[in-house]
Amino acid sequence: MPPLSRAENRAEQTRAILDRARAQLAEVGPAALSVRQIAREVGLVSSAVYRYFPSRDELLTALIVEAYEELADAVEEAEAGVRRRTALDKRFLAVAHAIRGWALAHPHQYALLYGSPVPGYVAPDTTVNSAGRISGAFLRLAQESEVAGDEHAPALPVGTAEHRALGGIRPALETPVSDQRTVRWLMAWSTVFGHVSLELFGHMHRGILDYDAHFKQVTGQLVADLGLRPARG
Amino acid sequence: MPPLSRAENRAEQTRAILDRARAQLAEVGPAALSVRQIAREVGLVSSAVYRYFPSRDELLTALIVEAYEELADAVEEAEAGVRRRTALDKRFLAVAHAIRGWALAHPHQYALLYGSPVPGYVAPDTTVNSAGRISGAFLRLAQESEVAGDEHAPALPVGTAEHRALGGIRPALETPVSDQRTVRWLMAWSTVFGHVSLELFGHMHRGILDYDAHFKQVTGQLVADLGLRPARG
DNA sequence: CCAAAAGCAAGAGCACCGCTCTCGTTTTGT
DNA sequence: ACAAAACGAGAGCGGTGCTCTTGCTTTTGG
Repeated sequence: MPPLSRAENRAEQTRAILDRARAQLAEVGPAALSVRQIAREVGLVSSAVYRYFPSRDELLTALIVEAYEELADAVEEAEAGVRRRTALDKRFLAVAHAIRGWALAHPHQYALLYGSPVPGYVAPDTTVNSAGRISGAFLRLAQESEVAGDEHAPALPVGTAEHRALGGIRPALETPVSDQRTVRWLMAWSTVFGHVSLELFGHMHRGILDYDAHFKQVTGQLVADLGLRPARG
Repeated sequence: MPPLSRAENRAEQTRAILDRARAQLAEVGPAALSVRQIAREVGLVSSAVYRYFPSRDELLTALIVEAYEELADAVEEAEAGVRRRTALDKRFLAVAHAIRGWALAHPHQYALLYGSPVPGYVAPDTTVNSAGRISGAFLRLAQESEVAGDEHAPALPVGTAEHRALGGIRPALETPVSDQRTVRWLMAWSTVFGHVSLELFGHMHRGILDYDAHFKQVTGQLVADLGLRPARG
């Protein structure tokens, strides 16, 4: 076979490093991820890795972006699987369970995304976009629920302070959503991720005996509170 | 002054190490906490520290316990500050805002408790007790709300699976609480910690423009959903 | 009371880490 | 054809957690 061109080799090495890094992340977690160990596994000396990633943090950032994309893929795929002619309640449940399912299947990656931020790390713009795909799934459903005229559970009036606080959300909406409904959806967002984090990080230990059942109950309640109707009206 | 007895010296050194460790934790976070650096600051050689804490993880565990106690103190103090003749809604708000306030004031400690678990770390029983004080505050309010007969927002029926899943909660209750109310309170718990974690770990960046206002709105909505009445009936 | 035991601090040392720099070699673009 | 750029290897720096040995001091038991 012909020798690899420099560009090909670079692409392949980069991928190999990322593959091993992802595997190591899944095994030992982000804190124990070692550039030297990755170099060994990929057949390089440690300093050579720095030709591809300028620092351990940059490598971790790449893994964070990857993880966001994976989670976003899982979420969108789950929603797409039930999209056509499916009511919003089922789509919301699909999204929520996709998030939890992915988190349980990839605990270290989830912790990397939603656990304590890595010390020296500040989110680059690339991760912001990826992260937007997750919240985007919620926002899309919220908008559709608004146009469908779903009647969510009674919500407190929204004062001017909170109205202003929500100012960062509105630009992301193509269809306007009432402040009250926005608050309810943000709460659902917090509840889902709060539940998953508390479960995954061990804070429900000895309290909840059946995580699956309880999450089902919680998401069901969220569907009710959001006023997502099972049939289409 | 008389020379310190061995026991006195040991207690003092242990405290000095913990003090410096806590300070370092607050400054650089748990991942960058260094036994050698602590030893330097406390005027010891690194190996001497191991006479007091057998490993870095044990030292971190001690800090976790301390942090739990601190948070629990803050929560109970906040609740006690408004306890007498105060309605449940204000007490719940006091608890929720105490949690968030403490988290904002001690972000690294909060991350240590509710962020990604430290890799090699498994919670010893001592931390379980401390953690129980936090959830205990919620459970106490839930019980009082039950005996007060508060009417929470409509809740889905609880099937046998979820009833069994809640089996770990009931033993911790002195006064029985209905399954539906228990679910609502667990959801409030997830929402509060979910919100704080999402806020603190940067996931609301560019979305929510005023965290204080939004948290106020969310906790107010939780009060309503839990049916906590402002006046006493 | 005094020797044995136990506790303590220090230092050297091991294996690892992230990262930098230099030095030949190979590929690239002109 | 040749200079420039990219690359891999190796040595090395300063740091880490942790262990072990060596002396010294305090406590303890006969």
